[in-house]
Amino acid sequence: MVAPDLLGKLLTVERDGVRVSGRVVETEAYTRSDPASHSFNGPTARNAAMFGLPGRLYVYLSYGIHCCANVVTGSDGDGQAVLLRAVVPIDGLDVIRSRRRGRPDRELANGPGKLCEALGITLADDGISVADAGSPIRIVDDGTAPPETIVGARVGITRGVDTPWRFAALHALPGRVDD
DNA sequence: AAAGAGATGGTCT
DNA sequence: GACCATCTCTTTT
Repeated sequence: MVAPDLLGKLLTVERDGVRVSGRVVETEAYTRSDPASHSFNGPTARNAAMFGLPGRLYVYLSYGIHCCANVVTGSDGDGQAVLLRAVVPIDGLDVIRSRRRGRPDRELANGPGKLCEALGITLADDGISVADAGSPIRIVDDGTAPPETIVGARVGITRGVDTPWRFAALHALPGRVDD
């Protein structure tokens, strides 16, 4: 599983009988040999999940305020993951709107922090599987065709800026993916 | 439409 | 003590 493969998949969160979901339209790849990656300096308490089994979630606190969610894509010990940067809401739009009150629909989940708030992903979800059928958070292939994809530079980093590992669904552009 | 700045806290040096 | 894989609000063109 690599970063572009996640585009078009459904990210579902089901808790307390409430189901919300969104289609993944933007991702970024991070690897061990990449100076922009949390795994670049080796395993720590924070990034432990990133060095764990593939198909699990690595969730961290960004700028002291927001959660950002990654899907671990490397083998056990690799330190490789894909940041989920944006989704288009599919299920539970009413719940998502109430969590993101006051924002227009296009800004409900068009960023890594917004995505987590919209879908209810928190630090408590660090390390859980998105592949197991019993998991509250899942990445589902619902048969939707993979979107046409554009590739570009990653966002919000100061090192590794020349590595074009940002992937976005063409149909989600323009201006709906970024801020 | 674009640019700037503050919020806010864990992690690592 | 510096540095962020961000977001939102305010100010300026």
